[in-house]
Amino acid sequence: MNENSRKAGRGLDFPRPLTTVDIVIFAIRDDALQVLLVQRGQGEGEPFPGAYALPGGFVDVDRDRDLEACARRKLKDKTGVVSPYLEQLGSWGSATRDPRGWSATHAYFALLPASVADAALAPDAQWFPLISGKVKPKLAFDHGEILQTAVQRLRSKVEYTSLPAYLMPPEFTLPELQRTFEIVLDRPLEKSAFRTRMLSADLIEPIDKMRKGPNRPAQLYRLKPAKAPVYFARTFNPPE
Amino acid sequence: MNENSRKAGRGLDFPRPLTTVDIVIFAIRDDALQVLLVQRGQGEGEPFPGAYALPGGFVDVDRDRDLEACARRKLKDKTGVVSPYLEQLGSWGSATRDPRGWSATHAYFALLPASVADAALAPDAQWFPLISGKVKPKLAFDHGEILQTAVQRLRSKVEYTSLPAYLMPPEFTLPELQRTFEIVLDRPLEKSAFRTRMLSADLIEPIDKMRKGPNRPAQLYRLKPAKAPVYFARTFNPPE
DNA sequence: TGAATAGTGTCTTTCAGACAGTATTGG
DNA sequence: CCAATACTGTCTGAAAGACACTATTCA
Repeated sequence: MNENSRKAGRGLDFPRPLTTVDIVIFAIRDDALQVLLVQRGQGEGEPFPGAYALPGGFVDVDRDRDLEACARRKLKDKTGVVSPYLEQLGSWGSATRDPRGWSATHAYFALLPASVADAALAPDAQWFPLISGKVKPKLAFDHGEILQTAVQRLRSKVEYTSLPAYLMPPEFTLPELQRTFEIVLDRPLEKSAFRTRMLSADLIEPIDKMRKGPNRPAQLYRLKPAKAPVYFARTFNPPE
Repeated sequence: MNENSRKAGRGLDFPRPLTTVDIVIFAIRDDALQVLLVQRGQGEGEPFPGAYALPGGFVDVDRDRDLEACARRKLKDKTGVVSPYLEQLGSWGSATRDPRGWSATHAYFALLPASVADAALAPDAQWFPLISGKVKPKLAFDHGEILQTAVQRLRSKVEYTSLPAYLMPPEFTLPELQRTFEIVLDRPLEKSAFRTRMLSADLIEPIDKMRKGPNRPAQLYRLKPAKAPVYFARTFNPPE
C-alpha cells in the first residue's frame, strides 16, 4: 500500500501545509523599474513583524475560486487595478520558510501601466525601485528569492517578447516604449532595430495624435486591442 | 483590519487547501515522446477510481523538506531515477479540481534519458505515447490540462534551448540528438544548421568512440558534465 | 539658425535555410 | 561498385548592429 492510498485510507486528516499567494507587482516609476511591497503587521504571532514583504496572503477557500482569482483579489486590494498583465511565476514551499509551519506560496507577477500605478494604492503598500535587480529592505520569508526570480523572468522574457508593452500607459511613443525596454533590460538598445522589430510585430498601431515637446513631435501609438505578448524569433543582443 | 491580520488574529485555525505535487515525466521511447502515467486506486473515497493520472500525491510535511524534495521522492518511487532534469512547471489550484475539497498542486516536469526510463518502473506506472500533444486515456483531475501545458513548455523551450539533451543516453551521436529534437518539435530540422548550433554551444563533447552501423560510422558525443541548459539567441524556424 | 529629439537609410555581420557535394562504412 | 548514412561547404536571405543621415519642432 503506497503512501497516498494509506493517506486516503485514513481519510484526509493528515497535516496540511499553509497555502498562500504572493504577487510581484512591477511598474515603471521615475524612470526606474519598481516593485510594490507592503509592511507586515506587528501583531501577536506575526512572523517578520514590521518587515517588508510581497503583497499576498492566505488562500481563502470560501472566497477564492482558484489561485488566479486569489491573486487578482489581492492585486485589487493593494492597487485597485482589476486586469493588468498577470502571469504565474512559480511556487515556493518548504518546512522552514514560514515559522508558523510547513507552507507553500504560489507566486505571480503583474505588470502595471505607469498611469494606474498610483491611483488607488493601499495605505500599507509602497513602491521600491530595483537597484541592480534588488530592493533596499531585506524582505520577509523567502520573498527576496521570489523577487529575484521575478526580475530574472521579466528580463529574460523581455529579450524575446513584447512584455514591456504592458508597462506603458494607453498612449505612448516609440522612444518611450524603447526607454521602457531599456529600463527593464538595464542596457541601451539600438534605435532602428528596435523600431523595425516593434513595427513589424503587429503589436501596436499609430493613433491620430502626436506627442508635442520642445523638439520634433513623436507619433503616438497604442497597444492593439486584446494583444497577447508577441514572441520574437531572436533575442535582442546575443547575450555575450 | 485586513483579511490576513484577521486570520492571524484567530490563529491559524482556518481551513487549508489540500497540497499535492504532480510530475510530468517525459522520455523518448520507440521513437516517440512518451509520458509516464499511473492508474489510480479503486479504494473507498478515491476520486477518479481506475483513471490514469500523473504521478504525484500529497505533500508529506514530515518527510518532505520542500516541494522539490517531494517531487524527487515521488519521481524516485515511480522510476527509480534519482537526478534527472527536473523543472517546476507551475501550480494549479481551485475549489473544484479535486472532489475532496479545495486543492492546489505544484506541477513539475522531468526529462529522463531513454536508457533509464524502464529500469525500475513502479508496477502501477505505464508509459503512454503523445499523439499530437495528447495522450489516449482521459486523465483524472485537471491532469490533461497540466500535461498540455508541459508539452507546450517543452516544445517552446526546445526552440531555443538544449533541453532535449537531457533525454539522451550517456553516449549519443549528433544525428540521434537531432532525431530527439525532431520528435519533440514534431517537425524536421535542417542538418547543417543543427550541427553548427549544437557544436558551437559548448554543450557536448566528442568521445573517443564511434557508433558503428551498416554505413558510415558516426562520432559519439556526451553531455559536458554539469551543463545547465543552453539558451540560443534565435529559435530554430522563425515560427511563421 | 541651432539644439534636441524623431525617424530613415545603408552597410555589415551573423546565422539559419536550402541543398549540393564529399566521406566512410558494410555488403 | 553501390547503398546508406555521416558530415562539410557554399550560396542566399532575414534580421540585428552600427552609425550616418534627414526631418521637424521650439526657442
